[in-house]
Amino acid sequence: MFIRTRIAPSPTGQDLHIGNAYTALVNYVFAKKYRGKFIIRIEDTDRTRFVEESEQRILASLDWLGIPHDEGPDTGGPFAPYRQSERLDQYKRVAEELVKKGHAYYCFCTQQRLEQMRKDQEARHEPPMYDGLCKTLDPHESQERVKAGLSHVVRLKVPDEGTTLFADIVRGEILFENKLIDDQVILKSDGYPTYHLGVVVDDHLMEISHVIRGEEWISSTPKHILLYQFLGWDIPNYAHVPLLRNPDKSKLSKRKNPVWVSWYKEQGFLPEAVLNYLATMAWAHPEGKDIFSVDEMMKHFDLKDIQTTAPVFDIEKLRWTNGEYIRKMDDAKLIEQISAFTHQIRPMNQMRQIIPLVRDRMKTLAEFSSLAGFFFERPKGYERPLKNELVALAKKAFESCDWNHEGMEKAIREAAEKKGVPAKDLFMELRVAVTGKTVGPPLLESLKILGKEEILERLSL
RNA sequence: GCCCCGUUCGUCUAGCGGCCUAGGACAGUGGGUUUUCAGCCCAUUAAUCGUCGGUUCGAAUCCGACACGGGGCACCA
Repeated sequence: MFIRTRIAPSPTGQDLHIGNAYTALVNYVFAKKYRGKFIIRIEDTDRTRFVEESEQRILASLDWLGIPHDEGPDTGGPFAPYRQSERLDQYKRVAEELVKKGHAYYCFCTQQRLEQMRKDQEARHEPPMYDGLCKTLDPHESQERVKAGLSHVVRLKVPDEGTTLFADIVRGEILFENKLIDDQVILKSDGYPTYHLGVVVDDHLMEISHVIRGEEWISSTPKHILLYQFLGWDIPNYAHVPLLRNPDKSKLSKRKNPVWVSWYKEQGFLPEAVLNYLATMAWAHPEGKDIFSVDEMMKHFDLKDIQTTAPVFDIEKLRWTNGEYIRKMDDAKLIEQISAFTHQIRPMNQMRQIIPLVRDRMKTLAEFSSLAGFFFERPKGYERPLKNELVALAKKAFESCDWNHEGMEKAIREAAEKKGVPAKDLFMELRVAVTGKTVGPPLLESLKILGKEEILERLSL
């Protein structure tokens, strides 16, 4: 079988949600492992929540992460268009076919009636479901009303009896009773399909072999299965992956956690590290490795190994992972990354000297500025008040010392001893006076890079 | 309320009936290296495997009930 997977984001948010990045990774790795295709389809059927810039941002984030797609709204492909808003005729055609076959019906109920109905059902402690009023309408009568231009939707006619079963690669067989499945709206009054019709039609037309999506979709899958059966189409393979969680175990949300991929980029996370961390969500490298590439994941990946338990997204472990990637990066690459991140080009020879001093201290690219910023500009403030007496002492010691590691260290120690203060204190004072901070890269090494003139100037009060 | 999914250290996980007095990683703690902070090295805390019952010579692993957590029940995806 030829493997074709897809992610189907909705352009309703600021950017790609990290949870969608997770499903994208799984879809991508699975498809590529078997030399299949990975597709992006934009599900922009909700006009009320549509966000103009969203699609571009989603594509840009996927690009940043390093998850390339074979077909999509920007790249095109044999099943174009890849935006649902451009495929309306397809859904309409299929919806009409379903009505004709008696598997769907026109519904003319108003919003008000539906709301009232639900309120009544709630009062009676009944599950909120469409009561089937329009199902009993004479088909000719329905056609007449449609022709007359009456506002209407198309509802799926779900059998009252029997069960609908599907096999999930991750979870095994899942069974639902048809009588508990609602007569879902599949085509809205504005002519746009709902998700349920949209996915089924497009997944079929685009020859998607494996539908890999979040577990939030499990309960609507029987509706999709019914649709496939009514249309006489082959049912794709399903794999419902767990949802990423907030620390309080609720579904990962922007209220409780940073969720936009661009946020991670802005914080100085590396795409490789983000992907690596996501890979460890509900899946584990067979050799127990924590650090591994997407290629390596591909080598060992199997959908069946996906854990069914929903993992908590732990940003601390992501930071650790990111630090591991920074530490393993060679100088040139790191310098390039930092330049791109800070939008500043700094002298190469200076950067080459600085990098070894700060690399082990950085967990994100953003930390370069707080760690090494003092190399490029004088501190604007101090983390604690300066002890002017000690600063003057340090300056004096430096004025005539040998400009090398031993010379500087000797000068400080001698000055401290003469004055009767611990050398440690003088070193700290020197650090604060020159860098503005109490912590940072090794002092003497840093001072050498800064240069004697610059230091004496910074020590001038 | 109804339906569905799930339940191993604080977190991510290994585990597929005996190798488990449950292994690794992150975080935490202590120590070493050190003029700071990191990094690195060493050590260490932490899970009666949700609970109860069953199957079995033997269960974290199989079965059942209950509890708890989550998801879904829209002309949102």
